[in-house]
Amino acid sequence: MHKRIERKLVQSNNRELGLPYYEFDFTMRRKMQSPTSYDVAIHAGVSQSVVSRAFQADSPIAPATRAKVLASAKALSYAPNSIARSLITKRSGLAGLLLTESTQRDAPDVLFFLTRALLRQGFQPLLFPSELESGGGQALAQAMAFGVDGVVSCVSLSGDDLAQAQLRERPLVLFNREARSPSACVVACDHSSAARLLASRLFAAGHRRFAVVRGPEDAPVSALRVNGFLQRLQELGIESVVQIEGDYHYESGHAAALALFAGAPLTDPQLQPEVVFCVNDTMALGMLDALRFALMLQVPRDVSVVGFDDIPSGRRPAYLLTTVSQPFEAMAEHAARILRTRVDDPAAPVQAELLSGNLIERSSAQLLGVRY
Amino acid sequence: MHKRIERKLVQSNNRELGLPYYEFDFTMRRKMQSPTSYDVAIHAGVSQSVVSRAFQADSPIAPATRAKVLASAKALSYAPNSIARSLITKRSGLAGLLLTESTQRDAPDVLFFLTRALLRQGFQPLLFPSELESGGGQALAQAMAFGVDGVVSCVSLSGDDLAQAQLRERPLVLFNREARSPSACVVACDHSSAARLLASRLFAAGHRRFAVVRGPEDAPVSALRVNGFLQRLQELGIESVVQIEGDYHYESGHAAALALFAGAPLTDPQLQPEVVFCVNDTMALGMLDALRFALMLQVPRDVSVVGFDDIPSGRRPAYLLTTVSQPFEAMAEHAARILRTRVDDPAAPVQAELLSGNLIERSSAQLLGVRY
DNA sequence: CCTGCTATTGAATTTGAATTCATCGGATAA
DNA sequence: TTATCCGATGAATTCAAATTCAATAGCAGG
Repeated sequence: MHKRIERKLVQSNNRELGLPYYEFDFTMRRKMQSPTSYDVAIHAGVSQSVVSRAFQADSPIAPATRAKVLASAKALSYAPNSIARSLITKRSGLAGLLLTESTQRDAPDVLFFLTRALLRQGFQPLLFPSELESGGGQALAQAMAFGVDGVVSCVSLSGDDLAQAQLRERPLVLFNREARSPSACVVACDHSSAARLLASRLFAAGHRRFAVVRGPEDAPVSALRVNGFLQRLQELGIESVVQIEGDYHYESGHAAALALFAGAPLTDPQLQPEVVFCVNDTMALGMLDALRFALMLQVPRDVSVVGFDDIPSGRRPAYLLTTVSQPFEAMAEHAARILRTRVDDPAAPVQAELLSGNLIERSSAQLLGVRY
Repeated sequence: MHKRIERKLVQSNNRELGLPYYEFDFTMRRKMQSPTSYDVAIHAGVSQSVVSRAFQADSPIAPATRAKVLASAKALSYAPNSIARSLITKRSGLAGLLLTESTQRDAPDVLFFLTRALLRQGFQPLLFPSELESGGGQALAQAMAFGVDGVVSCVSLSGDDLAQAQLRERPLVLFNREARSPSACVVACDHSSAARLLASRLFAAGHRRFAVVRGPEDAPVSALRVNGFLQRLQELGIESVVQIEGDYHYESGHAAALALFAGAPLTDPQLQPEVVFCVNDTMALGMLDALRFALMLQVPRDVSVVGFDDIPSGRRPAYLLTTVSQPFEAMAEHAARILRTRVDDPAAPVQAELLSGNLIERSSAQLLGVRY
């Protein structure tokens, strides 16, 4: 700081002598680093504190002084260094966004809407993709080290991880993930209810023989969807439903079709399922292609197919997949809003929001009484 | 710092008295904020500098001391505050990633591969989506304020913007964008050459009557592709090519089909184009659907269709679109590597890399002599 | 046993902006 | 004319970690 002050004196002299105010500055600072608030202060002939105040909304400063400072700032193309700022304010303006590869790959909209929503709430999104679905804890710790103000996680987190975040007083919102702690905020699609509704509508449309293409055994989202679906069918008196395990990918939907309708597809139509519920659209598309091009069946005449997610390709004339859309845009807005609320007031109550999915009837299956 | 030292003394007393070392600490710091290097220093019985050194790869510290410090750090679940660190080291570990909505929407893979590549190079990706294609300058300024070590931009930037970045000595790599300054690093797909190759192959396959569905007039990427394509055709003796302007979306491909083959599709086949080159796949899919389902034409018997981009839906059996794939993964790896190189050595030479696209022949059009 | 060297260590300083607190000047009231 | 008060200002301090530099310890050689 001594050097600073010395320089300031030299500056003042230059000024009185009619020399350019900051010539000295540029020669001393090697090859022009970003200007600091001191540089602006010297240029404007005020103290560093005043420069700081000029950039704060409500601080005691004379309007004329502020104008002068802002003019100098513009002249030097100065912008406050947000790193230094956040060191003392404890606010970085950063929001950590925990992602898995699968989120990014299968639902790019999630990232799109989340980044936009965070931005609108004044957060700059900092990405923490984790390779494994399980690596969330480490990503969370990293996010903390980067001083994020809060976190939105599309990755499952253990109770311990959540506790860590709470310990550091960093709000965290889980996006479409199970809350493993009562203190966690959650925004999710109500997979289970949507799947129940889907089951009801298919039943109402007259279908009685169902098949399900599940996700991997340990995938919680798949479980929610499948269980909601099966539970409702059971309530409606349907006990036995064929289940096939898939891996969420197109190929496994294709394979599931072959497995379901293998051998002699038309020998005993009474034993064939009338409807196949694939827990995600990607598998449903594989299913559709296999049914049509490999098994030469007509959809929905011979079989109906429903999916879940409403991915763009399913909307194309080639597929016209009946499905359920998750309200990602609304979910993202909610998540960002909750995060903002809790960052501004850490004592705000914990919120959990389940947004309902929308059934979208297209031509791959008929749903009684629903039409969008 | 005085308070710190006082506390340290109290700590030492506690210690001599056999009390838990850091009980005092936890009561003084209200409700447990993140522990600092001072806390770890006290716990380990060393000075703050030693704690700092324990976390640096090559610094003078006794192995035993380092072990002791790291143990204390783990006990307190301490991690260095990267904000404070970057304030003094001038390195944040952050890479700014400038994006447009259209990048995110139309080519989610770009974001996926770029984030992964940046991460592998030790950067944490910080997102700066800009609403307009033109808003890159502001996003860049913001990125600078956040202290990013460098920037990868999928947004067009003016020469002034580039100069700003250079002024601040922040390396910048343009991703699939034109370099408007000789000092800018660029990684891009060689759209023009790929389009030329496409033209050659289609010509070689015997096609003579071509049509092109362009992007908007001012889209530079569309221009590169169209010009490469037309230029090559001209060299081959084909002068007149019907051009239709689209807007990159599915619907405009659909509309283009109707415009091209409107009226009496089969009245004078000699006047109909044999091949339609859509400058992106999304429009090509719209084109295919319109040709097949609205105009009842057979592809490729009646018309051939080629696209550009190799989006996933085009790979599906329903489309099997012949197209050109951009090597996004490789491009992303190059971009991240260049950024790392220049961050580590700002004097490193400016690099520009054009990676060639791959022709992918599927059944929507035949390409002579190419087969993948 | 003393000198000199090296490997560690710690006190103090640095980074850039925000904030605290004392002070100053001008305006108002007595 | 003087006492008082208020808004505006600036010097000093703060944030957390890295770094500089002086000091110390330990060890070897003479």
